[in-house]
Amino acid sequence: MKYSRRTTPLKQTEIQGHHCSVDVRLEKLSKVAFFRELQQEQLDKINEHFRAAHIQKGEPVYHQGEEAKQLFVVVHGAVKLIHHTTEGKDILMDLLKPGEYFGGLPVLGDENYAETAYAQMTSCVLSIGAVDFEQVLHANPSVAVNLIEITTRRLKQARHRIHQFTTWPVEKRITSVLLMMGEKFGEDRKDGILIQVPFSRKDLADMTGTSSETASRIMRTFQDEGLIRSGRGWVAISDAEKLKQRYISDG
Amino acid sequence: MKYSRRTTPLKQTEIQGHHCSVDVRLEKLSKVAFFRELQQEQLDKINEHFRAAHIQKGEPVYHQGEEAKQLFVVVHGAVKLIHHTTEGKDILMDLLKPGEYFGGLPVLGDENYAETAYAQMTSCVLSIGAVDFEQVLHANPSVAVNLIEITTRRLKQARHRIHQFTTWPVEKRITSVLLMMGEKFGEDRKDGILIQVPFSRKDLADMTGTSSETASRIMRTFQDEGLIRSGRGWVAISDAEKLKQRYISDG
DNA sequence: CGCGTAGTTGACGAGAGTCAACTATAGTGG
DNA sequence: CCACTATAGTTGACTCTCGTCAACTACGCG
Repeated sequence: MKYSRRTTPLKQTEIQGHHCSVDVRLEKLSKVAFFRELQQEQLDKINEHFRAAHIQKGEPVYHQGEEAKQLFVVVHGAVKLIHHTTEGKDILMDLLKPGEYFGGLPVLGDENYAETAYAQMTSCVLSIGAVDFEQVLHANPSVAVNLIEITTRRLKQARHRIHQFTTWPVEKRITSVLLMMGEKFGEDRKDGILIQVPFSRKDLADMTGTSSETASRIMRTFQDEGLIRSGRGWVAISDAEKLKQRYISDG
Repeated sequence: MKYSRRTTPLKQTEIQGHHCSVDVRLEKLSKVAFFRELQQEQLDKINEHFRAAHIQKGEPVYHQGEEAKQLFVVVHGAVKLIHHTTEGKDILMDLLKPGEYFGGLPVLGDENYAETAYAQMTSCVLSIGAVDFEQVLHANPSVAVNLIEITTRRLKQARHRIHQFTTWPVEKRITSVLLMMGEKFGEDRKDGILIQVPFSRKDLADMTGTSSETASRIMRTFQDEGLIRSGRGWVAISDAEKLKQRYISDG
């Protein structure tokens, strides 16, 4: 309500060429978890294998079911992984920020992409093909070990989600996702934490396995309690502490 | 009903020492997916790092939350991974057969065991510690790549399960699990496929995220339709085709 | 300032969880 | 080999969360 005369508080996505400049590329590559132990020299070499691409907001990077031929790294923006189901329901498997990888390759056990990747906002991504990546893998053994660790972590996260889906009511799942989004995309403001990424009711519903109506209802009660603020496509957490309390005490 | 005068049709679990004999150990190790490309000589060496242990039916191998110190391989029997929740509900994350691995190590991104492992039947498992495993990893680079592949596959499976939990009704989830169990533990009989592993209503419920009562109700309708037979702790699929039909057409 | 889309709200019903009582099974010991 | 008992499985009744359909409101971009 307070924002009725304002437009979205999110940073505008003004992407220019410089977002994929060599400097930015290298910086982001060095932040990719599975390249972390590498020397600058090796990173420079690896960088040469990658190609940059801009993706407009809402556009797909690849489609579910297509032959898995590339591994991607988010450089700027945000990418969401959507699992489309035959029943017409979408599931948001992950929302990635700069430095995270996605996509798939046969070496990594992916024959086909398991989901469709969309640019959640206009983004810049790097990609590498199978042959090049295998070369990188062989040249840098530590990368393989890091990959195992990351994948195991994601597996754990997925199993944790299974736990949530089978034992928690929708309200608690939404609270959990809000707090997680605050951690990952949150920007501290004087009046709370603004989630710095486009984030609609439908996104929230697809992350928690509910309908956008139910998500809307629950978000409204949270707003009425002063826990969050929200507008079209954005959410801010006003009182993370109270939200967490509620989340824990709920049982 | 037909079995009212019989005991369980499952093979009795008569474990003797020979189930963990060197021969059997080597054979199972060679079947572990991440050792598949290794030579006999290397396997022999790896074998020396493993220790064998017998676990009685229902006993735990390790507990959820404990420091992850070992990687295990099922040699004989079956092991189930149970995620205990604070709400008192259990989730059966996986049911493993000989040749599959479980447990965790810091190298693999596990600080603590994420679940408790129970012997679903009296079993024999091999274990290896952190130091030894890292040695094996360094001596055999292909193992790391295989591990990535296996973990990615498990991640995919977990995400597929998330999909099922959020979009499928219980009946369809149960059908899916029955067919999967038939594939994995099924033994062909003249009158159908017997699932050769102890398998209670509670297990089924914990796999599909429902209550044992609901699982029981659905299993009863399946029995009434002649799709399955079942008794205390065992299930046989009489008509896999019809079951699959039902599963697909259900929407 | 107006339109398209995101978000809201209400009403209703179906799926599935829970509680509780009951029955059947299969291993145990007489 | 049969009775005994603990435990697995079944069934009914009730409740409640949440999904669905539908109408409505209001942002915020152009």
